Amino acid sequence: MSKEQHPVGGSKTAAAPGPGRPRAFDEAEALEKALCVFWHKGYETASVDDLTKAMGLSRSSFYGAFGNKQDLFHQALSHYSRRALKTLRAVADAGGDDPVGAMMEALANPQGGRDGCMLINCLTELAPHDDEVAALGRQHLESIDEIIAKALEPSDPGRALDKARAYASLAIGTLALRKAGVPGERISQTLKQARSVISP
Amino acid sequence: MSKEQHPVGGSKTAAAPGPGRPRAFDEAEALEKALCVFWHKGYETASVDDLTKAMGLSRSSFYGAFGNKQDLFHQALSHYSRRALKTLRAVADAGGDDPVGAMMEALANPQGGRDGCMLINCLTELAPHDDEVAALGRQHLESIDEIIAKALEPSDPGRALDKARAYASLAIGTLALRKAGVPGERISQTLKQARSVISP
DNA sequence: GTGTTTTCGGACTAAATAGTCCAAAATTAA
DNA sequence: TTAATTTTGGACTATTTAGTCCGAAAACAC
Repeated sequence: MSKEQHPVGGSKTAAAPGPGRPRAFDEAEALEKALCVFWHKGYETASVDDLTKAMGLSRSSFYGAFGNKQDLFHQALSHYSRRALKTLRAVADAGGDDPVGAMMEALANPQGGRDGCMLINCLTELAPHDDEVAALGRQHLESIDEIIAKALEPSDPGRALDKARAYASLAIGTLALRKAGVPGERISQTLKQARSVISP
Repeated sequence: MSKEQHPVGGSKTAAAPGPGRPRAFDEAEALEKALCVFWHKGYETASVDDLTKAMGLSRSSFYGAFGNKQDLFHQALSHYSRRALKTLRAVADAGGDDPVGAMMEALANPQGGRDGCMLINCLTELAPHDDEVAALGRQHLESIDEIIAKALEPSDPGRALDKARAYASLAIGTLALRKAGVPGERISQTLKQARSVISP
């Protein structure tokens, strides 16, 4: 009488083998595929059919492993946030003489191409009606500020956080341009101009 | 044999009386109600039932007057854009000694409260899959830049547009904070800090 | 092997969705 | 009044939606 255990979210690493038939799919891979669908289509527009097809799962496996569409989405978004912040830190470390510029470029031109930043997309679509998404969004944005501030501290310890917030909002604001179809090249240019105009 | 004429979008002012029963509702008012629903719920989540209920129309009147859900949406969004730009110009004119600050404040704290700026919302939700929305978005964002640039020209004619773009992106970027539930007061504060840090 | 546990495929359900259709009522022009 | 034209209410349809259920197959422990 053991019902509805969908251990993907529960166990940090691969669960103990245990008895019974093992999963025929890689949960992390499936989550990644779902992430792509949500990223590209948004939450509402992504149907369970879209998701299962992209993930290569039957509905049974889907619901058995991830609970339901909303649970899966929260897992995917949380995963996205962690990975995006990790990437941002890596960009800062590899940014050479201008880590802040490199980070702004990374924020303004995310991997998703025309799809922009998944977290900002989902914040816009869902946050006013989904407290969990709103909370994750606040946390994510705050983390971005802190990562940028850390890079600014050596040169301007007093106002590092305020500056970081300004740079972050500036970069995130340009995501609207990307959504509107302005080519990435022109966005980078705009960003550089903005920065040169900002710290003269 | 005259079919499917839904003249709301066609005629600038009230249509000529003509023969037949006149509309029992005010088209502009109905559009305004629809606008509120789209603003609050987004395009996909707003059902035709939601819309007709808010507009006080039967389905016949709805489809007869506005074509279909997508047409209505485009009309509403276009109306929103015109009105928002008009408001922004008014804010600039009434901005006293700091029109740019007043405009940024208006952009960052739009009328929709927690719902943010409808145009940015819809750009985020739809632009990658709806060219008309993308085009309207580009146009709107460009107009914002120009309005701000006009206010900057007297003091810095050379780089007015570049500065304007930076300020606009900065203000628009803070909309993400609003979506995430950060209170408007703190956003205004952040915006002021950012500005002071930007032009020292 | 045997028994137990779990996954899997896919048919199924109930609800919501956008959009259509038609008869009845309302209005105007003559 | 009469004829023409339009709006209106609401029933209706076809499709899509998220989620459930069950028998069969697969893999483990022993």
